[in-house]
Amino acid sequence: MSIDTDWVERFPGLSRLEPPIKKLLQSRSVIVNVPNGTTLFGPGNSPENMLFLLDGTVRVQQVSETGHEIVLYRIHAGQSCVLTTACLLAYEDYAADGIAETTVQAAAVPRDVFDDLVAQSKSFRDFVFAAFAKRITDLFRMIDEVAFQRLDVRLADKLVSLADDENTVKTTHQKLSVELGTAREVVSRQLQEFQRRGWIEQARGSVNLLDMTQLKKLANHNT
Amino acid sequence: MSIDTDWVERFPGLSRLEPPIKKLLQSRSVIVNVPNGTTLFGPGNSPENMLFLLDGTVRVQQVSETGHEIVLYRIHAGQSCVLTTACLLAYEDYAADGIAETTVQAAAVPRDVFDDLVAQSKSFRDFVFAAFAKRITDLFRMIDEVAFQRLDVRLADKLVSLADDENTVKTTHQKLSVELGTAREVVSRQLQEFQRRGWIEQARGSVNLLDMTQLKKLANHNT
DNA sequence: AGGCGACGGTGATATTGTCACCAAGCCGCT
DNA sequence: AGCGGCTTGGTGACAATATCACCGTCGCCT
Repeated sequence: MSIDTDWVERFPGLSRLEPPIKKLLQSRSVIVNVPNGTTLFGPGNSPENMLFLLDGTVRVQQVSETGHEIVLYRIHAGQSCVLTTACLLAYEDYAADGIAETTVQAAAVPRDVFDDLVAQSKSFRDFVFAAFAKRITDLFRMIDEVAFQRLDVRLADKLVSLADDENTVKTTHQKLSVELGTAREVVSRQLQEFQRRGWIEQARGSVNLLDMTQLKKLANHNT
Repeated sequence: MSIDTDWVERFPGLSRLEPPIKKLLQSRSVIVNVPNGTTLFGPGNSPENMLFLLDGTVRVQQVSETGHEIVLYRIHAGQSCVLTTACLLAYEDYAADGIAETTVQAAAVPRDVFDDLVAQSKSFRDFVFAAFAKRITDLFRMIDEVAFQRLDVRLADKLVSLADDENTVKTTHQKLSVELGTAREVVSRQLQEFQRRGWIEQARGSVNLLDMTQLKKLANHNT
């Protein structure tokens, strides 16, 4: 897959950049491939580059002093990690990790090039601020959900959004609890309840969604 | 108080700007005064300007579909609302309100001037991204606290941070519950417990902190 | 004085979090 | 095959928090 050449064109949101800016981005970026499970950035490990994800997903999560973990958001192919990067460029004591959830291919742009681009291109600024805005509204939504949404609703929602083509979620109860910022026991019990209702089927390390309709109905903010 | 002239010099973080940039900011901004309680921005009410707070504080809070409210953060004198502004400039469906908690004096900068400044000044870019970074790390911390921190700890922390010179917090249980994103009853009961321990004294619409030492000890992440 | 709305208190109950275990499956080893 | 250790998931008891449905008090307004 020779996505290496001309990646900027394929990147949604960047295709409208001015031609010279595209050229600059293209020439000053490096394509990197990282294996599944790699920690791309973290508290003691600031990234030198801003990443544009060409393929794969990166999970951004946080470990609190108490040892609890919670997933904050994911960066998918076609998105960039402006937020986290800007954060890390400007600020030191930051407590979130970025972990490759799959094999990841990304274009890496050094920070001084990033700064140049922001200075020179109105379209690039728009892209950056739009990305920021999206992330931030997502974070606001997340705060709202963690604070006020019932757990069964949040779990149903997670299951639906993590399901693959065969309506299966390949993950453990432990990992689901980290997604929601709750305890494993709570997830186990809730899944039992879903199973009792015939909505899901469980196996070690995977959940099979039998009744997507019911799950989605619950997820869409109901009783 | 003729802070109107030369406000840029007094603004921490902006004083290091290049002289022509300062001049531009100064000449293209308008000083506004708004009374206590004014909604500066909100879902149906995007701001045309970016604000630099010269005096007073702005509370940014969110109302969820369920009717629950939670305070996200505050903007104090000497800070700007980059985050919220950028958010609103770039993105539509946004559900946070910004409310003046006191009489507020601010310098308003039109969005196109903001864009110019970002383009022209490296120092201004640094200022903007540093402000973003600070807000975002605060939001991350907040998610962590809402998800994992015990309520007594969070309440003690809030009380300490809202206390005035006489160690008094002038607010209602209802408002405290919105600060923490919980229910009024929960706050009432917790305050009763603090009172039983002799840490506080209550009156209608105010809480008097008697034992700051104990409150701070609890707030600093203990049992 | 009477009424209204904001403020705070209370008990009952549901939901979620924590702790301390246990049992079954899985994997690698010999 | 059998042993041992790790991961995954199940369970009960209990604590913390949320929700619901009230009630009484206070301050303010007319």
